[in-house]
Amino acid sequence: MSNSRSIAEELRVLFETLTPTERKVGRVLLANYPVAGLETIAQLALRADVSGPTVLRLISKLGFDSYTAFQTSLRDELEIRLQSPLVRHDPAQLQGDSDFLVSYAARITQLMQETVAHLPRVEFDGVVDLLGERKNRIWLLGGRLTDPLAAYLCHHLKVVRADVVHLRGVPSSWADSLVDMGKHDVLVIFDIRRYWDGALHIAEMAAQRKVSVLLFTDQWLSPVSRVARFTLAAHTAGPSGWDTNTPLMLLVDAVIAALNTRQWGAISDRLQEVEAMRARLGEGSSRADE
Amino acid sequence: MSNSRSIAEELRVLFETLTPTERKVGRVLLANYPVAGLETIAQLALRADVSGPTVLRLISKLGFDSYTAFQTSLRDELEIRLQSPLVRHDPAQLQGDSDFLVSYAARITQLMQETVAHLPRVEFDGVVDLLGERKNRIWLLGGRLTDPLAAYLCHHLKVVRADVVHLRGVPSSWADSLVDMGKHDVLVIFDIRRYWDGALHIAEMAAQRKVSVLLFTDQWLSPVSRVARFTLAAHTAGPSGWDTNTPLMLLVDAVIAALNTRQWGAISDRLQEVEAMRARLGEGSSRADE
DNA sequence: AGCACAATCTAATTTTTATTACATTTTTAT
DNA sequence: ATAAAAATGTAATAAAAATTAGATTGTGCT
Repeated sequence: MSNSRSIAEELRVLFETLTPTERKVGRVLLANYPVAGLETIAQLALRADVSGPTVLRLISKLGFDSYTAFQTSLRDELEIRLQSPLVRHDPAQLQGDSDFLVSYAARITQLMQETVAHLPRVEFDGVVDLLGERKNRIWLLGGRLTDPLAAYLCHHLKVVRADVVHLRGVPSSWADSLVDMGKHDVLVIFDIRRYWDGALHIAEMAAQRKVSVLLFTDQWLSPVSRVARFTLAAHTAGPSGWDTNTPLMLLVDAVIAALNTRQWGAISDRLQEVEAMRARLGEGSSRADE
Repeated sequence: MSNSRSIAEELRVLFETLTPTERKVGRVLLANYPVAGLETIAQLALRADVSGPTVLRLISKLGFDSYTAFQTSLRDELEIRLQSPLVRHDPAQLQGDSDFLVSYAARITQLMQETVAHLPRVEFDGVVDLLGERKNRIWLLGGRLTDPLAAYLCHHLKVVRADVVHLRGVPSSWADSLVDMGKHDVLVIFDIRRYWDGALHIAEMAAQRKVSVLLFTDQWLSPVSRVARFTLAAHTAGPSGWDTNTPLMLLVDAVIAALNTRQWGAISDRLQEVEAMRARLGEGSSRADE
């Protein structure tokens, strides 16, 4: 396929050059775009009241070698469209916006909602369970951009529990840690595209030793998900847009909050009030941030 | 599939009763819903790294007699959804306060909106200007919990420009850097409560030397804001009294995005060089995620 | 009217896809 | 540790789909 125009646009341009029956197909396609194109040739032909070959000729005029290629293209298009209706994977659109921050926040909000809507509950609960279990030892591992998130999660976990280690530095040094791991260890991996081979290797080795692998990734799912016990996927942006890790951080934050709520159970309410009061009264205290 | 629940919901409900490999399929399906389900069994199986029959077993558990029936149902659902573009994910999905994750996300979303609503535009633009100015040198500094955010911003800035340094380790070692700073330096500080005296001292010393201090903080404003040239405040009071840094990350992300869109032309060359170098440095050893 | 040409369909063929039966592996419980 | 049960994959098979070839219909032109 030549350019970046949508198939629908392409079809509209081509429309006047089409034969009468081909137009019938075109109309059906545009009227129920893109769903109609995802049906079989026979179904589409029936809808348009034409024969299969006619459909095929139209597809071929659109520049596709096969109906399959056409459908693949449609699906790709659809995927992008469903991901971010606000911003059409076009950074320039944000630029012209009078209020960059507002539209940016709106977009992230949307991504966050998508993230939450797509996340299976058992996955989330499973992660919280595993991280909350005292008997387990926790190991954290992040990629270049996600290591800060691993560090962030590490800090918070350390508040709640013992046996939390953030793996840093060169991969080779992790081997020592790895050999000692067993079924009471939990390896938390952050891996977003482009995915990191090293993470997969380590995850595979860990999984072989019955280590529970938890994965934080993007909606395209790192290959690590194949060996992971639980996977939390965040929607991080459209394919050609600028990625954001904020939805991923939402997940991290939510896990932390869930852990806190669970662990502190009854006293959390009281703690809340105390916290709120302290904030309202203002504070003269010092020390590092928390 | 007798009832009116969406297939995605159905799948989420069923999730915990699924076998491990079936869950893999479920994850892929939910992460790329509904497009993944419109592919062939073989394609879907490949994505999820399982066999065809496993996909089929899942579909059957969902109550479909055949894969074709499943796809038809998906398409019908999609058609309805596309007709009313405003209702993107059925609201029912987002309702139900019983669900921790959903209500948590809702709270954070609100905090983000508050954050954006309260943030003066000139502050935001000022930060972007300063960070985008090539002549300036950038120094980053974070607190215990916010250092990951500093690291995150640092990574992204390095993609866009030179002269970016993340100050790590013990405060005393920063003195060397500090004495060299002048009016062409920008010191980015992350400080949320409880505020850190060290940050204030450094900020004061820097300000005296005409260094531009940029502050990322919470809505109660770190004392650093008194000497800061620009302050970006995020609303961070999370549910259950536990703070969340997600809105802060939103700001960081927004700044990065603004920088990227603003000077896209200039960046792209640099980006290519960086990419090329990274590739040359070998893919086996380096952490590749991005 | 009748020829040429385009448009379209029918039906056969090929290719792909879904489905089934069964073997193998993994897990669980004793 | 061992057997039973569950889960999963392999490979053969059946079904359905896409694609092609050629026949048929319709249209415009002299």
